[in-house]
Amino acid sequence: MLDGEERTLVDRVVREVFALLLSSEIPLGGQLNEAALAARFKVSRGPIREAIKQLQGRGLVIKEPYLKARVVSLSLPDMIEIFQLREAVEGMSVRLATRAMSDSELDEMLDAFSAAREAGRAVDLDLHVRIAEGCGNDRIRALLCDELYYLLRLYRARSADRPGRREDAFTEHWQILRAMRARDGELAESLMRAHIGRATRSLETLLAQQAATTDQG
Amino acid sequence: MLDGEERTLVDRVVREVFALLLSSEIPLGGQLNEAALAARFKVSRGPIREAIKQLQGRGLVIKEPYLKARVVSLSLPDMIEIFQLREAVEGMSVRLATRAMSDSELDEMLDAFSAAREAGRAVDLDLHVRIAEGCGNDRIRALLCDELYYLLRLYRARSADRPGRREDAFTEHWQILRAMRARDGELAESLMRAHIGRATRSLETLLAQQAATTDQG
DNA sequence: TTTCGAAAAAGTGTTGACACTTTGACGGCA
DNA sequence: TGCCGTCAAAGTGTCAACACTTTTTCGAAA
Repeated sequence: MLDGEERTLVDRVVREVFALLLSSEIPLGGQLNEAALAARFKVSRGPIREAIKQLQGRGLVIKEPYLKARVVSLSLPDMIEIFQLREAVEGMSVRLATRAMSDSELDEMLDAFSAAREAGRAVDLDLHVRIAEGCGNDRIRALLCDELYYLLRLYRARSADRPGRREDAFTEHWQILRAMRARDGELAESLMRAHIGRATRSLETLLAQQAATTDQG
Repeated sequence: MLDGEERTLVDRVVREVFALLLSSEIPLGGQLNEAALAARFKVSRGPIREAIKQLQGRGLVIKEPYLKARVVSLSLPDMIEIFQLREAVEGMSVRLATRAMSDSELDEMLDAFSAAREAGRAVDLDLHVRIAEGCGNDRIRALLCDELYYLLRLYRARSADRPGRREDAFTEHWQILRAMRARDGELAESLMRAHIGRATRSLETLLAQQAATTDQG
């Protein structure tokens, strides 16, 4: 959706506005002025309005009648909500993918994963996307790829990546892939839920620390 | 969202168009003509376009540039996808609600459930809505109440309800409520998943029968 | 000085007209 | 007869102007 060909102005505006969010030019929680965006992108307010509606549909923007649209705040509690949802949906996603993906598709994923590991590249989101695309349930794929992963990218673009989890994450991903290859959907599901659950608890810890700091100050 | 006050024309149009879908005036898979709807509701095409975008966001309408918007078909495979997603999300919903809801809220739900059972009223969707509202995760609540349950209502308005499952469903719901009251989130989650899983398999059986019939004819 | 209220400014909601794309029908050509 | 290109009709995409709501400003009264 993000990189598909653009047949209308609306599509282009959606992409450009999202880029604005990623680049921090518009801060989280900031406001979107229709007229200003229209002037910037050299289009009228119509396409801007539709683009905002679309971003609203993906949960990136919040809006009430007659009030300016606000970029979602993506506070820590927001992210915890998103991770709870991911834990449930991605568990199902990997279970379905374990049944639906062919041997060659899985092998290709394993190869790509090993290559990335050796190159030291992060593959986290890539892997989750591939699984969602392979699960065969288009509604689940759309929820993950067109909504939640957008929010995740936006969040990561803002919060400095905490290292340390990197090696653990590699191991966890590897186990998930092995379970898929062994066609053990149950195991793959619980590994995925544990994987995301760990990330959730890490966010909850962070939240508790923030609260403690705030109390002190 | 459906019954909130309406501050703009768009809100009214969304409600009216959804009523049109529920009443079968526009068939599943049918087309939405912007100009025709505008004439019918005595508004210009702008609000119609926004309403369609909003319905698209809820998965009720599918649209591509320059082509007429189509009402979602809600075929059996579509419903199976939706039920797979529900199984995952509602499992998490009831688990969170088990932790988040107060004793009095749970007791009230149990009372309402018993009353409905004696009166012979169906409470299926009601119960699921209450749980989603009580889970404390607004993103999950919105996904269930503002998207999936709309689709479910639409589907049920079209397909004659198969009886027989009614008594079983009562028992299953009762067990879920008991587990919540006992504050056993794990149990509540697996009961909910089993509950929805059974419905999913019933749909899959129906699909297999349809396929068989089609092959014969 | 502070508070309340009215008026102006800013911004979103709605509209009708025009531009572009798709679809289906018609006629020429093999 | 069947196929392909052209053209008209239907329908969606975009725009600029106007209507309504919200927010801010500013002045008068307590």
